[in-house]
Amino acid sequence: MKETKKRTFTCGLDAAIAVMGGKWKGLILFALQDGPLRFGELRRAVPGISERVLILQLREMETTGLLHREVYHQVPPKVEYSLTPFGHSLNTAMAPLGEWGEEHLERIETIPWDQTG
Amino acid sequence: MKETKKRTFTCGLDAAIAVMGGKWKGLILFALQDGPLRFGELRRAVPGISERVLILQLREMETTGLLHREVYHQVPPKVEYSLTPFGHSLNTAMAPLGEWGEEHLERIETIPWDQTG
DNA sequence: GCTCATACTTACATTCGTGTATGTACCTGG
DNA sequence: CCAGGTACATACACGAATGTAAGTATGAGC
Repeated sequence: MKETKKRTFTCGLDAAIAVMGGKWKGLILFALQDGPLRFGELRRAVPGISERVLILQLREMETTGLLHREVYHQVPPKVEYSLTPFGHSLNTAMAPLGEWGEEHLERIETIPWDQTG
Repeated sequence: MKETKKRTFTCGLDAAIAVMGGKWKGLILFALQDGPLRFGELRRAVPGISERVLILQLREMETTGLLHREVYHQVPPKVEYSLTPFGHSLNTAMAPLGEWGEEHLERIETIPWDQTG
């Protein structure tokens, strides 16, 4: 999802995928939908993600304007991440996709992913 | 999007992203929503995709059950791709995402993608 | 016999995404 | 003085995803 130039998109879906694409961003958005979370809380809320990748994703999403980063100058440090209105709107737009996934979860899990290459 | 083992998902959104993830599958689904297309037509309908990548994506989507491949034994060869009901349902679920992208297209295009790394 | 068109296949190269392991800064508490 | 906790940064590496370029098969038409 990293680009060296200003992108142009063929359609809205293309643009949306560029913003929420990748394995984690959708899950991060969903984790934050009920309110702000600290870095450590987010890491626990998104099982399987590594610290490094989580940071990279958060940075990207901050740059794209999906979320807000609030630093509290304390020791030990405290940083809270929350959705911007932009992020909320994307979350709303992704909701049907999440429902679709849940509806067809069984079918999706039985897909022979190792035969797709 | 290729996996060596049977996957399990943390939520529906995770599963949905695994199915429609990547740069192209969403666009291919959208291109096919109005009816079947031949390989060459699809290539023109999805600007920027290479033949090889298009084939790989189509193979994957056939395996996941999103689309159907119909071969006509002619010369020159003719192959038509069409959405299955499963593919149609995913397409419907992605529609709000496409609308969101179009609504915010200007904002998305001005995102400094090269500063996200 | 040569070219054309379509729908691929194959070989190779490159970039991207993701992951592991380790180090850093800061103050607190023992 | 040393360990602990938080939120990172940095170095390194692997495999997946994507791309480029070329070749294949078939029969039609000239």
